[in-house]
Amino acid sequence: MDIQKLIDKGFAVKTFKKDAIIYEPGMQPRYVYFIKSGEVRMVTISDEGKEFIQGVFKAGQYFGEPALLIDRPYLAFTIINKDSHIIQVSKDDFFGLIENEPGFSMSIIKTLSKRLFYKSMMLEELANEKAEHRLLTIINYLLAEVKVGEQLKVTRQELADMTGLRVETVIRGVKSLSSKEEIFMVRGKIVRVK
Amino acid sequence: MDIQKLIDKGFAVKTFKKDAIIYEPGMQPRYVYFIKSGEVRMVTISDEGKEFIQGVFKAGQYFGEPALLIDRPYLAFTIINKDSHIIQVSKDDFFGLIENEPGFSMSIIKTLSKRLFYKSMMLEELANEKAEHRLLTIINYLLAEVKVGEQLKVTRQELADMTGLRVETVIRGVKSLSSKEEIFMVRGKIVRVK
DNA sequence: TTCTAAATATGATGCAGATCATAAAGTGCT
DNA sequence: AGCACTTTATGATCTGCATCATATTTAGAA
Repeated sequence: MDIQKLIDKGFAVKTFKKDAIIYEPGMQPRYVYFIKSGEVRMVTISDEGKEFIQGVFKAGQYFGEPALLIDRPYLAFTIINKDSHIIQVSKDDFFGLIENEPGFSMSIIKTLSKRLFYKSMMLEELANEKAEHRLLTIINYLLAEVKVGEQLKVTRQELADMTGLRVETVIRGVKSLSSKEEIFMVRGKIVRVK
Repeated sequence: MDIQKLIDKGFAVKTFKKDAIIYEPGMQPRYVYFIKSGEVRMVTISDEGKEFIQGVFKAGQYFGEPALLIDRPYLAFTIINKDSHIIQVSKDDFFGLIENEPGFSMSIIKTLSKRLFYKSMMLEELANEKAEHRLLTIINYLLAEVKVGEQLKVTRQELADMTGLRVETVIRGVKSLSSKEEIFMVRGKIVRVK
């Protein structure tokens, strides 16, 4: 689904500032959110206040469908990472798009499949693998998204929040992986070398 | 999608015996599998041989679409739990069903959303929560599927394989939850009381 | 350039859950 | 009823990562 198409259809664009919360756990879903610009993170927060990053969504992507489609309250927070322009599409309008926009339902199916794939991979890691293995897995996953020679712009804290580890553990782990040449660093940043 | 409808359309039913492996990690996906009868489990296995149960599928359900749809090799094993009758639908036929069967694409979207929901929940648990909390979460999740007064027919080993814990830890955890009356047992089995 | 906050670094200690070992109940089969 | 196999049980020890404390380095703002 092209964002411009939605705007042409008359859907309104809303502005959200960094750190704004779009929805939080327990809320009943009413919209699907299409990102025109900016970035959001979807996180669950434990009783002790520890964040776990369920996903990051950027311009051109949408989020919030699963809870809406199965009609269950949200499990996660969705928080604005960078000032964003977002289109809220109501449940009825969303169902309308699925019915009437050719190819849209297939696009949703593929998007959901991709996310499911990522979560299956991470579940296996969290259930069975040790810190360094987990780290190497997400790092390689993230590296696949950047060009050869470019660096990952994630902090150790973010890696921690994606793997369920602690910053200190991530810092030590990244060091160790680097010394074993399983990953490569340039001025403190992880880079893709091939 | 009704299984009978598939049979009427001429799709062949294959028989699989307990413990047969339908596919394993690394294989390129070619089919979507519809279960006419029986049960399969989808598991990932760590280097040290530890199983993690990604999902269990029963009569009327289908599995194997995500990898096929995003055209990536399987991450998991799918193994027959109980002798089964299964219909293999090729990629082209599957796309055909999505295009032509009214309501089928919506059904897939909902199914994928539900699985995503479960995986998000488990990721949060594995990333942030301690053994007993994890246990209580899947137990309650599983109890929602059975009637009041009925018991869960899962072994401690299966609970371990769903939570990434060890049998001994599950046994101790279940004992502890039971003594705190957070769950209720009848003759060694967890029962739903309300 | 200087100040401040965020990110990275590193050592010391503690603890939940893994691991190992061994036994007691169940459960199904003949 | 007897046997083999699976599941549950329980204690003892070990260990990876969390936790706590305290620097040091880097980045962004004034």
